Amino acid sequence: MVRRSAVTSLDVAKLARVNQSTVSRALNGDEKVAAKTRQRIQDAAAALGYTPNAIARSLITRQTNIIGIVTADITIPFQSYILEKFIQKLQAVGKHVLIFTAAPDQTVDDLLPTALQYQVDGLIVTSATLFSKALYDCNHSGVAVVLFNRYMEGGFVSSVSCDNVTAGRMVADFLLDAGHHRLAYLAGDPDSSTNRDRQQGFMTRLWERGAVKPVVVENDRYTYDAGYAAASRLLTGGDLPDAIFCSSDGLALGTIDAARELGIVIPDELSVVGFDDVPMARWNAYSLTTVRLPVEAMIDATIQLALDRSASAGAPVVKRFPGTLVQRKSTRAPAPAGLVGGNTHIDTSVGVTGRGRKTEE
Amino acid sequence: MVRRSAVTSLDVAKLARVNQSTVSRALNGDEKVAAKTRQRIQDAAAALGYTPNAIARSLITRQTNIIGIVTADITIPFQSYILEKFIQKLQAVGKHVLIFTAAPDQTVDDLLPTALQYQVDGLIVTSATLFSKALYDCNHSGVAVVLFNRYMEGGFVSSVSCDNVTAGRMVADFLLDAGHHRLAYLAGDPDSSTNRDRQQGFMTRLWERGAVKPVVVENDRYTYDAGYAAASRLLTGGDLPDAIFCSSDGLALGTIDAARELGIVIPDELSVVGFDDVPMARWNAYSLTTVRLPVEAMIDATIQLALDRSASAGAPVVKRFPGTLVQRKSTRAPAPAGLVGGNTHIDTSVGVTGRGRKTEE
DNA sequence: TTGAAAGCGCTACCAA
DNA sequence: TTGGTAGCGCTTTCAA
Repeated sequence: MVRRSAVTSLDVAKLARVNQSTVSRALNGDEKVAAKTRQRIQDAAAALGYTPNAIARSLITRQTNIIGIVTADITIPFQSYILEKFIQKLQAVGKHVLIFTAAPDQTVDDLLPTALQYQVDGLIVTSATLFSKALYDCNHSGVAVVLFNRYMEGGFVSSVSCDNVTAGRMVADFLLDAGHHRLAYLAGDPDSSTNRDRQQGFMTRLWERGAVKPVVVENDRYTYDAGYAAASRLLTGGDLPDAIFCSSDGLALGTIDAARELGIVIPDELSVVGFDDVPMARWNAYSLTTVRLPVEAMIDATIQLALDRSASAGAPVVKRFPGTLVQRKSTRAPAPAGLVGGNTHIDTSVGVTGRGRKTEE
Repeated sequence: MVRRSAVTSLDVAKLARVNQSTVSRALNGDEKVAAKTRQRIQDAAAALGYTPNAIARSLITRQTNIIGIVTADITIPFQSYILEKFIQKLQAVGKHVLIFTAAPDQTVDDLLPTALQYQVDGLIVTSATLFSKALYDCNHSGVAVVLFNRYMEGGFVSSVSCDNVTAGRMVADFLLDAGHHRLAYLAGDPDSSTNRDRQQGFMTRLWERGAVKPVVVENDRYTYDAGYAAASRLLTGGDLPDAIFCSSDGLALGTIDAARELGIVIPDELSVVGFDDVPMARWNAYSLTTVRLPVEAMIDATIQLALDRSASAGAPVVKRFPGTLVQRKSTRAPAPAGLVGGNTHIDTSVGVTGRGRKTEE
């Protein structure tokens, strides 16, 4: 049994010689409390070292000010990048974050019941394979669930994601325009909508343009280690590709290191494209060409949906944002003709100079 | 007002035709509930989609099963690395993590009151400048507070940290033994015990061995960007160092990229040493020589202290673990004589091959 | 083995 | 402007 602050609002009330309900009013900024009464109460609270009990408050207000975030492996660069932003932005609006990560043998479904027990005001899911029970439970309990960077078939759950199909097509065009012929796709989690859509867009566009069918490297994780391992296998095989499109930046960074380890020069002998534009993609050692997600906008939209309780009452909202190809030095320069479409951005900045992360949005 | 699961234990009780208290007993595995009564209750609960309210439970059990983690910038590689491990290990023992991050203009003191309001069972602080009010508040409320990777003067608060002074001395010996003469120290947050101790150990040992006093680069953050910026300044000055000891891996990675950007070859012209041994330190692009913290052991110890309520009742516990120098390719090889002390480890592994992060512990 | 009732600390309503 | 009181959903006595 945890021994806890014996100081309650009743103690404060006694010391200030008022009713307990008045203490509550005074400390919550109720206008109708006389200035000198409020002062007496505040003094008493300070004297006793009173800390309001948010748990008790939540029970009656039916609002915990807690947002649950269900995430996968935080080892994945993109996940920790995202998580940090979520926490900061949520705190800025007075919300707190209760984190749930899936252990290797767990799915989101296993975590949801616990999250719901804590009466979270909203639930943001940044990792999801296909699931359906979640929908039921959450609809049932009236919690606003929002999927981030993935979506569910049928649109039964609100989601905010990137238009991965179009982005995949963009990458295909970019690589073909740069004169690549022997392409490879390094897959991520096959159960994720992100992987599926990026792959589909990429493959479809290649097919449309009559390119040789690329090698698809199966893989089930988005980590650096997975990328390193997969690329090591691919690049020691017989027929070497001259460009690899990786379904995440983490995979791409691992791919670059594996390639260099094998003496392959990037981008002269091999172009590598990632996806997400995590901060590390910009680091000089990699200078990764990648698809940038409008992360700020996506996170803002997600938070808004999660906080808007009517979202759960009304129909689910599905939002989709476009990605942008950010061209750096891990890829061969495109053909001079300028055939590449409009949604491309050449990043000439080198490293950073000021404090904090540079925002290139 | 969030509309929430109208289903309470009372609803279940009605449907199962028992008293509400019996529902509580049955669902909490009380032995004295008749098997068939329990079954009826479980059926009713399932039929209604009942989810226990952890908030209400906490109010009476005085235990939330929530551990608060107060952290700094998760952008810092070490912080996200640590955070992930904390979450996983805490979840494994049935605890959940409520996260608090300090905004740029906030200190730990600003976050503590909120954390305490949520009646966390324990509080782990992974970011801390000097503070004292925290001590008072936490002692007062009986919450077990544990500082991770830092400590407080006077030992008034429990802490788990690394013996940074000794580690700093180790690095000094290592660099001198490798034949370096023009040394630099890249500082981190001047208010942190980590920076102070690492610097002190390093400087003291250099002085003891009669080395030239190193350049100290002032700096107040542990990020890659800060390292890049600081190193860019340092390395464009007149008198170039031939070795830099960075107070964190994040700083070291930025330093390496800045140096290479200036055409400086590592380690031939410049040795770089980091601190923490985050996963990225092992990445081929950097292959950073660094001081490894016994992270697993430190985290386990921290969790144990945080969960052990008696820790707050009794005297604070201060634990300190030794670091290990992991030698990779960002530093010139040491002199053949083998003058380096025993706590050194040469990491010859290249990249990784299996799934998941390789554990080199 | 189960029921009845108290009460965790707070907010919110209705009177005064 | 303040006091009195009900009650959020649950656990935990004490009786039966």
